[in-house]
Amino acid sequence: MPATVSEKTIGRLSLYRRLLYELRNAGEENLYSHQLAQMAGVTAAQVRRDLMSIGYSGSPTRGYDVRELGESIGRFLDSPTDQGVALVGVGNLGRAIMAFFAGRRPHLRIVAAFDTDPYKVNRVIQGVRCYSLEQMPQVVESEGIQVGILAVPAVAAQSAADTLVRAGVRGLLNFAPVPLRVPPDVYVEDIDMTMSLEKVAYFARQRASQKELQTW
Amino acid sequence: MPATVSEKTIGRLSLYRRLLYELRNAGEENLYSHQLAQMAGVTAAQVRRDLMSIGYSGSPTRGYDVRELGESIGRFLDSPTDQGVALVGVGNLGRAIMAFFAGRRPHLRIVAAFDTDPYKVNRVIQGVRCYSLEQMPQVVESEGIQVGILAVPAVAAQSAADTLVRAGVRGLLNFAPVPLRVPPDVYVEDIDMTMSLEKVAYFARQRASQKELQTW
DNA sequence: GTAACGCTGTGAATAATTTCACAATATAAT
DNA sequence: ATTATATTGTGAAATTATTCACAGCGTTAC
Ligand SMILES: NC(=O)c1ccc[n+]([C@@H]2O[C@H](COP(=O)([O-])OP(=O)(O)OC[C@H]3O[C@@H](n4cnc5c(N)ncnc54)[C@H](O)[C@@H]3O)[C@@H](O)[C@H]2O)c1
Ligand SMILES: NC(=O)c1ccc[n+]([C@@H]2O[C@H](COP(=O)([O-])OP(=O)(O)OC[C@H]3O[C@@H](n4cnc5c(N)ncnc54)[C@H](O)[C@@H]3O)[C@@H](O)[C@H]2O)c1
Repeated sequence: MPATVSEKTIGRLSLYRRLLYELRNAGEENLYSHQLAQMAGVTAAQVRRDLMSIGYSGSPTRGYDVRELGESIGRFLDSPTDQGVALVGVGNLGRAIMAFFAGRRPHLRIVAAFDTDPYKVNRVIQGVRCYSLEQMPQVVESEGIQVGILAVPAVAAQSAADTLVRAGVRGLLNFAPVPLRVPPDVYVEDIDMTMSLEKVAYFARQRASQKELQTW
Repeated sequence: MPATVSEKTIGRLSLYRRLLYELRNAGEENLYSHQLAQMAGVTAAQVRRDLMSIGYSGSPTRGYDVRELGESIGRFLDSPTDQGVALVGVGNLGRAIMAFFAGRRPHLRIVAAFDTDPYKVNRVIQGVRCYSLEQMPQVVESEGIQVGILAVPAVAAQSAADTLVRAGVRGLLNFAPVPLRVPPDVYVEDIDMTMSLEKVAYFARQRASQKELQTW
């Protein structure tokens, strides 16, 4: 069991858990590494290597117990206490995110939203109270929030990140197309849709031209 | 100049270009690899290594020409002809995406939307016409669409992907939390927000506990 | 002219990640 | 009980990605 687990492995464990949860709902009780691998779009060796991190063993003949493996990943990934999340920026994307995460994982839910727009402040959206920026330090402190989601315009992203970090947040999910400068003890994950779409466009074009060459 | 360029390099090139574009608007004319690196959050060696892919050389004393480098990346990344994109699923997320990409990059813009909801079909949203699913093959064909964005509910994602692929799409940007099964000549990029948020929560927790150990 | 400077481009070294390949083994069949 | 079987867990190898480190060079200063 390695001391530190790579970012990529953590991401895949999250995916495995979701797949296992679906399998459990479908009534499945056992599965083999190659089955989970096929569902996750990775190799069986990759699945087994990832599972080494969490200290759960399968059986050579039955494979893994769907329920036990899912719970084992949960014990590894999740906080023993609930983790509250703050959302900053209740615009088009922010509202979609609130709708998406509403009632999804009780362990990791949005407990406060922040916006500068006075029209949104003090309203309750998707069951979440929207606060003004000034209230951020107190709310983050009192709710014990460690995780922030940034869905503000690009120009506001750095300052919103600074405020969150000063208030004690240690992880940021950033949707603004701006690389954030944060202290080394803060983890940042960027979701850069422009970059993702440009990647898809590039490789789509490449695949399309490969096709042409094949028909030669 | 390598024959094939890695996915990661393509992603970073897209990021570099955006930063260069902003620099140009700010009136900057030249910059060094370490400056671009600092802005992108990578090392200078990484920047120089990435730039080897595109066949543009800087000067040892002036560094890179901001405008020329940006254009050079553009020639490498972009299609010589415009690439149209299809959006499937005009819900909360789909509408946010339409608003976000509207008028952003003329080279790579959403030219058609698709939804099953009869209330949305035949409406124009953010300047984009919404079609029914039945019209997808014809529209994809006639618009020459190679790239699709999936923002439909999880249960509908695979079948929407199948329809797009059958119609000729070669790249998919998938927001549904479901791994897609596609032929090998189709490129898929997944944006899995649940996974991303769980990663952030995991590492935020880890950083927070490191902090505690430090104050020991 | 030429010397000094600090950067680029890149081969080589290192680090990270994935895959291979196989001994160990839990179960079912007989 | 024994055997046959197919899978697990994991060292070792292979592959991929990043960083190091420095020769070579364009520019400036004198
Ligand atoms: N909409 C998308 O699909 C999409 C996709 C990719 C990236 N993004 C990025 O996500 C961010 C938000 O996008 P959006 O489409 O929701 O924009 P939006 O303009 O609809 O919403 C932005 C919200 O942030 C609020 N805001 C502005 N300044 C603020 C501040 N300093 N502190 C707190 N709140 C503030 C505004 O009042 C507004 O409610 C942008 O950075 C955008 O580039 C959006
Ligand atoms: N909202 C978010 O921020 C968010 C975040 C992460 C992932 N997602 C994922 O993105 C997808 C869309 O999310 P959403 O919040 O916009 O959902 P939504 O329910 O608001 O919108 C879904 C849209 O898809 C349409 N649709 C349903 N079946 C369809 C089909 N077969 N073909 C075409 N259109 C169809 C519906 O009419 C609706 O307009 C979901 O898979 C969701 O899990 C959303």
